Amino acid sequence: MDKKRKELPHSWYARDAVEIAQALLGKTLRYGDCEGIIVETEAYTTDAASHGKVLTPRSRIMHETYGHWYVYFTYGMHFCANVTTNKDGVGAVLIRAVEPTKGIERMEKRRRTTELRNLCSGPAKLCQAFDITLAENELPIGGAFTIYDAPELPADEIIASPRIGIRQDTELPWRFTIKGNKFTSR
DNA sequence: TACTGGATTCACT
DNA sequence: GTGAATCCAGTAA
Repeated sequence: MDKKRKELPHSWYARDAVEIAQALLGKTLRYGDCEGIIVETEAYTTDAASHGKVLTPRSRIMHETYGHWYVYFTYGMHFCANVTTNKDGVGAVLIRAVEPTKGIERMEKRRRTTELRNLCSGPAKLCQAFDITLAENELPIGGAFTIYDAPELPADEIIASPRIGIRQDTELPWRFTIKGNKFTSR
């Protein structure tokens, strides 16, 4: 275990979701014994696709916090993990895919596959692999469920693309991936 | 109270 | 490429 690595401070998440979504690429996600490098993110603010568009009990955390986990249940069977952002505003970044680095055996059991590329290459897949559930919703980022700092990636290593198939009435959220990485979704 | 649709995944064709 | 699985949050009435 590298004792020099540092958790991202709470204040780090106070910025805009789009900024955070890019900056999270290459950082290390840890939950319990499992770790992985974040390779794909998606920024949500007040756009049409975002839960943050309307203030509801569920989306309250997007409005009132930054540097917290926002975990929600969707499609009747899947969980998705977000970090809340924006000190003065609404924002969250969905962690869509990670490259597994530790706890791979556990992930393989939970995902029922040994195909490394298929363990965490999607928002619901990584929640299943890491065993992230609603129990983690609204927890502050840190401790056993945290993100470790890493050098910022150069801009030419990042691919930015608008989400596909979204309603076109308001600003688009943005998806960010690491160029050439094999562990992203799709 | 009832209904609708969804930030997905996977099996099947 | 297509559709089923599955159930909760949000909304309408």
